[in-house]
Amino acid sequence: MFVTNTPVPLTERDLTQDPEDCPVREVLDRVGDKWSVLVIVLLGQRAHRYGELHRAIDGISQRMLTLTLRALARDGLVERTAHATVPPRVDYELTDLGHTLLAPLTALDRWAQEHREEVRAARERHDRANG
Amino acid sequence: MFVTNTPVPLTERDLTQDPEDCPVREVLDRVGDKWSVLVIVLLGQRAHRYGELHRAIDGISQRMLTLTLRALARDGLVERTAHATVPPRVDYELTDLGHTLLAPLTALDRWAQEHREEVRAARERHDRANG
DNA sequence: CGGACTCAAGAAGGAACTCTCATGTTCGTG
DNA sequence: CACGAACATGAGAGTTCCTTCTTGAGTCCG
Repeated sequence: MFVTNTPVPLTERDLTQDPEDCPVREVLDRVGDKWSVLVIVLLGQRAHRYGELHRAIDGISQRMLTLTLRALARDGLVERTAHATVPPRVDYELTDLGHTLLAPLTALDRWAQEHREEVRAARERHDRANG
Repeated sequence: MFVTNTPVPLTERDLTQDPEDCPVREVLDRVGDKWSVLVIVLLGQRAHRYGELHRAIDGISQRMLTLTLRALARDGLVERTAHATVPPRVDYELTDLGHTLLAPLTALDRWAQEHREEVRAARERHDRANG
């Protein structure tokens, strides 16, 4: 799999500055939490209602789902649509911007699936060698 | 930029299970912390000594650098080579496995750089609209 | 003799993140 | 007249993460 023909190394400016101002870290700060990726990927398939997401993501609390969705909406990755029906109905869907994030996440997921076993093996080796 | 021609959606099995067993989350768990990406990217350019990394990464403490390197070594992404010289000299470099991770990270970095402004704008819009 | 250099490990405190539990709204159902 | 469904918000506690500060070993330099 290719990301580019000749993978562009991250630029100087990503690194020589304080971590606060590093692009990669910025993404990871908003997507590196426990639930965001799960939400993004589900919404990448189709729009979901709040309750659907809640049922689909095993183990998430209502509070965390709310907070995660709000944070994603704040950054323009997710759009919230509240219908004034009763009982209330709220749809969430990826924005165009959100959709563009799917490809990089998919790349990462691919890597994870392909190298999962290697990582597990390396860790076992390491743990056996040391403590 | 293409990751694949037709981006493969994440598979069912990434999501229907508990978050503990989701490939994407696994990567993010080890790479989503504050310093790992920075270290990986630097080592992607060439091998570095401990002190070089410490100087190159603005704001990292010795403790965190040590912990980060150890964790990466444990997972087989980084190899540690200690030379029995005085003063001690320790080199760190990416393993083959570590190198394969560069492409996905680069994809993410690209996204970050390209959409940084959009995210910032969205956030400002949101903050002005709400609290 | 005393300090510097290199690569760390450990303790202690604070910050950040997440969890559980409780509360609220509005309406249709039993 | 409760009660549940759907979509949340808030308090308070727990856990994990990160930071700062301290300690250490071994040798060379002045």
